[in-house]
Amino acid sequence: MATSNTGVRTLLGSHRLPNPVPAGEYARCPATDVLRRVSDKWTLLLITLLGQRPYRFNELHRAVDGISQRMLTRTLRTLKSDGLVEREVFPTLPPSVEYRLTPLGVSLLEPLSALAGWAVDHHAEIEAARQRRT
Amino acid sequence: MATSNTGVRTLLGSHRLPNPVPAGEYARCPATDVLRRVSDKWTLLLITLLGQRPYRFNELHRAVDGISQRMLTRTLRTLKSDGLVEREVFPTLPPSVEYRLTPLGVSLLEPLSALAGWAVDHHAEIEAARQRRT
DNA sequence: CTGTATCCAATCCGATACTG
DNA sequence: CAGTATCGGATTGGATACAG
Repeated sequence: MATSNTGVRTLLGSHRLPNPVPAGEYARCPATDVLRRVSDKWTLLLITLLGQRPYRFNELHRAVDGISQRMLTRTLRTLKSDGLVEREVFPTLPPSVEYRLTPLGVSLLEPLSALAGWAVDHHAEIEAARQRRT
Repeated sequence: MATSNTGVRTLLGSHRLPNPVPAGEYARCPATDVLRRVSDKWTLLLITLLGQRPYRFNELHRAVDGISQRMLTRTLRTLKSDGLVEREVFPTLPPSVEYRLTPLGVSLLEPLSALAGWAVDHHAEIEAARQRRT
C-alpha cells in the first residue's frame, strides 16, 4: 500500500524540491492553493454533503447547523468558480436553486477522504501531543 | 483503485452525516481541524522538506525563500505541539537546532501526498474554471 | 545561530438588516 | 426561497528590532 515516496507532489509535480524554493513559484503552488481553498471553515463539510446527493440552498442551510447565510453563499460561490460545484436554477415561484458536485468535485472526494481518514485515525495522537504542550 | 465511497470520513468517522450537522461537534471535527492546521501558508512546504531529511533552523530559513523568521518559528512550534515534528537542540556554540518529522508526521505524508497529487493533476481544470469566472 | 517582541495590514468570518 | 450589503471582531502573516 505505502510507496517509498516520502515527498509530497507539489511545486508543479516535482518530487524533489529545489533549494531554495522560489518564493514566486511557491505562491502559485497548486497543492498549497488547493489546500488553502478546501480548508476554509465550511468547505469540507459542504463538499461532504454534496458528495452524498444534490442539495437546495435552504436545505444546506438547515443541514449545516451554525453556518450564516453569507458564508453559505460565499463558500458555494467559491466552489462554483473553482469548478467543483455546479448551480442549477429552477425558475419556479419562489425560485429554487440546486447545488451538486461536478465530476471534478467528485474526483476530489477520494484524496480528501484519505486525508480525512488520516485525521480521524490519528486525532487522538495529536490531541495527546497538544496536552503535553511542550 | 477507486472505491464506491462518495462520502468523506469525518465527524468522528461516520460516513453518513446527521442532518443537521451539530454545530458543536463540527467545531471539533478532526478532519476539519487537521485540514485547517496543515493548510496555513508554510506548513505544507515545511512538512515536504522535512519529509526528505532533517533540517536545521537556518537551513530551513535559507531553503524557503520568502518566509520570515517569525513565521518559520511559529509554524515549527505549531507542528511540534501537534506532535508532527520534533526538535533537537545541540548545545554547541553557537547552538544548533535540528527539526525532523516524527513517525506521526511521516504517516501524514502519504494522504497529504495524495491530495497534493490531485491538486497537481487537476490544477489546470480549476484554473480554467476560474477563467470562466461565472 | 536560533530565536522573541512589537506593531501593522490584510483577510476571514459572524451578526444583522434588507430584497426580488 | 435564495440571496446581497454593511459592519466589526478575530485571526493570519509580514516587517523590523532586539537578545541569549
